[in-house]
Amino acid sequence: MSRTVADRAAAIAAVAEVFREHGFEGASLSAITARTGLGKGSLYYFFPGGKEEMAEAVLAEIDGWFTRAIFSPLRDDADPEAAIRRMLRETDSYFRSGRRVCLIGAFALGDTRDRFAARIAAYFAAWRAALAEALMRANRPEASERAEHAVLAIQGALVLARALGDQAVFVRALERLERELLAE
Amino acid sequence: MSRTVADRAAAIAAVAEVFREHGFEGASLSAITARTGLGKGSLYYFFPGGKEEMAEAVLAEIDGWFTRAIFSPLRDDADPEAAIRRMLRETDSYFRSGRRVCLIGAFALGDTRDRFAARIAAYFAAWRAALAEALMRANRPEASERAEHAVLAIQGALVLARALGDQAVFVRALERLERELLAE
DNA sequence: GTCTATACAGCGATAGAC
DNA sequence: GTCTATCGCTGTATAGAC
Repeated sequence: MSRTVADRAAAIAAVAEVFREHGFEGASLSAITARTGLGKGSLYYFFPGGKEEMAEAVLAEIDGWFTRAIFSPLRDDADPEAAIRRMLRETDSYFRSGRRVCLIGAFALGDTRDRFAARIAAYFAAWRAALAEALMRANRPEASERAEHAVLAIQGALVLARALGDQAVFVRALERLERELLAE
Repeated sequence: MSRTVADRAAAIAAVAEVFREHGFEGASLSAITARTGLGKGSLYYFFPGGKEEMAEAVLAEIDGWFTRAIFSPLRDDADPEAAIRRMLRETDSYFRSGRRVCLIGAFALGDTRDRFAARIAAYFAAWRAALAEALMRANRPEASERAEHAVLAIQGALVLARALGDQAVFVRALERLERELLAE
């Protein structure tokens, strides 16, 4: 069994890493075949729509993960403060303390924004709304403002950490956010 | 005179917009010839090193602009508070209140980071250091922390504003920064 | 389902006339 | 300095055998 990837779900995860590292334009089909271990034929069998469909699938998968791990708890957890702390913990772990880039944020900056505008906007709007909801439930003032600022700070921290090659920037930003978000 | 671009300096400005809109990989030579009005021959006459040299020139030009308009005043202006306000004003205007993307930030997220790592890191480090210097001269506490947070928040605001297609996000972020930076 | 072979368009870059 | 023509390569995508 020399196959690297067994099914569509595993293929999506592999493709996601290629997009994350090279962006949409930069992710060549040959890079994708190399990473997934699938030939072009198999790739087009799973994703008849080509690269565009692969990117759609990747965005949907990321959105699903964040919804389950972060957005839903922020909206529904009986303890909103705990959900906020969980958000920060999961965010740190998902982005590998700043070593990993946000694919959706990167897509937002490039040509890709127009192509996937709806998905990109929905992801960030959902994050901001869920966090605002948790802050309101936790009786913190200026919930919307704090939520928007937190989402934006996470994206900025990823940019700056990568630009400076210093993941400590990201870790510091999350620590600051914990203080700011939960302050009375 | 059907020429669009008369000299190297004007060519750099035109090329910068193409990189800003399409990224490094996405900026095809034919898009660049279209925007500059120069044929490939002329382009390679100005930039013998091809796309890589064009990008170098663009990064240097942006770095120079920020140094003159923002970083130097932050370091040297006799009134550091005025320099900080000027930074926020120039930042708003440079990024067209969030409609324009930060080319250097976008480069930092992609494959391009490794290629231009030194320039990218230098730009952000200079901004952070100059702002910290101004905050210290203005006797504000936690100057380094505030400066890092401000630089990161500007980048994040650009990402989020573009992702949501809502420049108000960027404007709000700058207003918040003015309050936070200048608070005693 | 997976592979190899291939089509063909577009890429970055160069040559050389003007 | 600027242009057009062209090179060689890689890109996405498809066809068809297995």
